[in-house]
Amino acid sequence: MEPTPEDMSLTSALMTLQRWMHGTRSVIARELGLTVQQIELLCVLHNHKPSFGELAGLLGCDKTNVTGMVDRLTRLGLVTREADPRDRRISRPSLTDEGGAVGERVREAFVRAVAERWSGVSPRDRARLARLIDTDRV
Amino acid sequence: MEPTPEDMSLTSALMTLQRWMHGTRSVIARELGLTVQQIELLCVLHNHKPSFGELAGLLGCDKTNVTGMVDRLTRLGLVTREADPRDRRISRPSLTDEGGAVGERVREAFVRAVAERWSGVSPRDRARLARLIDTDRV
DNA sequence: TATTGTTATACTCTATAACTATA
DNA sequence: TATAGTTATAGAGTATAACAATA
Repeated sequence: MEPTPEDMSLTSALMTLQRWMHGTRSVIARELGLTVQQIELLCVLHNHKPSFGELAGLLGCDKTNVTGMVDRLTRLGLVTREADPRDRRISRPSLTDEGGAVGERVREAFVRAVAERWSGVSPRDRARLARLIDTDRV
Repeated sequence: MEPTPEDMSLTSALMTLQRWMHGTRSVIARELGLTVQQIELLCVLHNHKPSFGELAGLLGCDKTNVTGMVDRLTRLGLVTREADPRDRRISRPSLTDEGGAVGERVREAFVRAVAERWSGVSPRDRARLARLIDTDRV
């Protein structure tokens, strides 16, 4: 299937967007003394208690990495391990109060950056944009 | 400035999109035996010969990292250093023929993934989506 | 037997500081 | 003196293979 001109310009827009998001997230992480992957993990854990394996899937990395990432965030007091009462093999990382607060600051900073970047676009078009992005959520 | 509901849903859509892009790029890189950062570098060098410093800016990382990244891609035969005739301090990484071919495969794979993800959206709306994303290019 | 989280290993990415060679 | 690229260093992310505990 040959890509259409619309697919090409959409791809190009997404590559630009990807760079903007990477830069934005780097700045937010840096200001909090964390890495991009760490703030991503904190965001994923918001209102959510996945197992290590599920968390790896959400983060898009191997489960063997999650052990170390959770260890480091535990050492920072942002995450704890909770035992699963039904299956003693399973352990569920979850946010501490401080971890939840940091995650909240991350989301706020990101929303602010988004609002600023699309400040020239009408609220109606911003809603349209969100809908067009989320094709798989419909 | 308080974020509007539109900003919130746009942010949420962008977070989902971010995860999709990360997964997609990981798969593409993996299939080529490269890392995500390496295929990004190859894409950035398409029709473009930045200095090391400019390349660092485009990749969103420190210039000290670019030396090693270019070294590794040079060892793989995908990139070479070209001297700048005007300023002998400056060296410009550029794609070899093979590097250009690999970059082309990366872009093709990404366009295909994009076309598939938005296959349920009309060409007109895909064009609209691209325009709404690229607010700063207008 | 199969699955969950962990460890060991090796490589890549990352930023900071100090260096060199050019300008 | 300022700038471009490099090196040294330390820490973090990444996947593969092998492992212990549990199911």
